[in-house]
Amino acid sequence: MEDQVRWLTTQEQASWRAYLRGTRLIATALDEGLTRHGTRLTEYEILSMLSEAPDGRLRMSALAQLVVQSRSRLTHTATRLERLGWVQRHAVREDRRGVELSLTPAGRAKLEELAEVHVSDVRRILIDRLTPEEFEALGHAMTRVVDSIDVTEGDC
Amino acid sequence: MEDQVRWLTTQEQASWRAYLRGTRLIATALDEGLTRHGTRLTEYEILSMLSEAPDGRLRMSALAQLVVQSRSRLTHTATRLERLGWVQRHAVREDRRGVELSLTPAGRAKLEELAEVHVSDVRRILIDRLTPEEFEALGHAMTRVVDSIDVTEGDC
DNA sequence: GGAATATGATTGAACTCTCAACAGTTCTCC
DNA sequence: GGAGAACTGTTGAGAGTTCAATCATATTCC
Repeated sequence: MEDQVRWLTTQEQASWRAYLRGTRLIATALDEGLTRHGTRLTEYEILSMLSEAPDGRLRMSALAQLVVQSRSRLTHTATRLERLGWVQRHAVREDRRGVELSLTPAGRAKLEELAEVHVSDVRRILIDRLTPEEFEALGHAMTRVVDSIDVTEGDC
Repeated sequence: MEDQVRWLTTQEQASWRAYLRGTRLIATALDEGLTRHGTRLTEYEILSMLSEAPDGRLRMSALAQLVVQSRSRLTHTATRLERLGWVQRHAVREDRRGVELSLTPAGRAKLEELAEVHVSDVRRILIDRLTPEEFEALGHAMTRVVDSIDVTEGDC
């Protein structure tokens, strides 16, 4: 077996710890902001993706990949959002297994309300605490990771 | 009210999107690695913090803050870990409200097993996908955010 | 053409997390 | 010194998530 683990250097460990704690703090703070308006970040992401989709619609599985949720989880969440009247399911013509999701007018209105809250929270909690260069570097690093993982996983 | 939201620039939005998706992908991948060994990242963090505590013990509330979990959540998780035989509760002499948590020998053994898995996963999934400079920049940015938030929140 | 395999989405039960309420203890301050 | 406020940790119920199984449809390939 691969018996020699390359442990983290002190430097690496510090970075990794900061990453872990930071992401948790940020997620918690953002969730809190949205919770006061009756949603969670994970639900917000779904609404947001739908609003930006070419046709205003997305297949369940495509959406699940975009927001990094299991199909099962998305099914449950979509049902909840549907009951709230924010999204709507549609059959897919070309593939009768498929289901597409779209925003309802009420969902779009809600999203607009939430977006204001969310964007100012993102600034207050993350962007404003860094210099533009630092935030840019953060974005760059995360982009590289995302692209690299997408290539690795997307080898279906 | 604050009526003019400063929306994100294209650049900012790209960074924020990458951050969101990246953190989710990383969290999912790391969790998957640990799940194969019977744990979650959130539980691993608890074990890890305990192992590094000065006396090998931490107060529930201090631990909760370290791993960014609610006290309630930590209570439940600690109960679970206790049932697994990995941690142990202790009364606190000086403060009779208090409870301290520590690793059992079995918990320490388990942690050592998990640490190998986890560290190689962190390298494979995050560190190795970036140049040392990029990872360093990521750590730097997150450190700044964490410190800044700790100052803001820690104004008890 | 049709059996075997793969894919898309859902289901329900088990598990985990959240939220509000509570009980016990310590602190504050008149 | 004692009432009120604040803090610590737990509890239980409800809400959300995971996991494995299932159903329906598409694709593959003999």
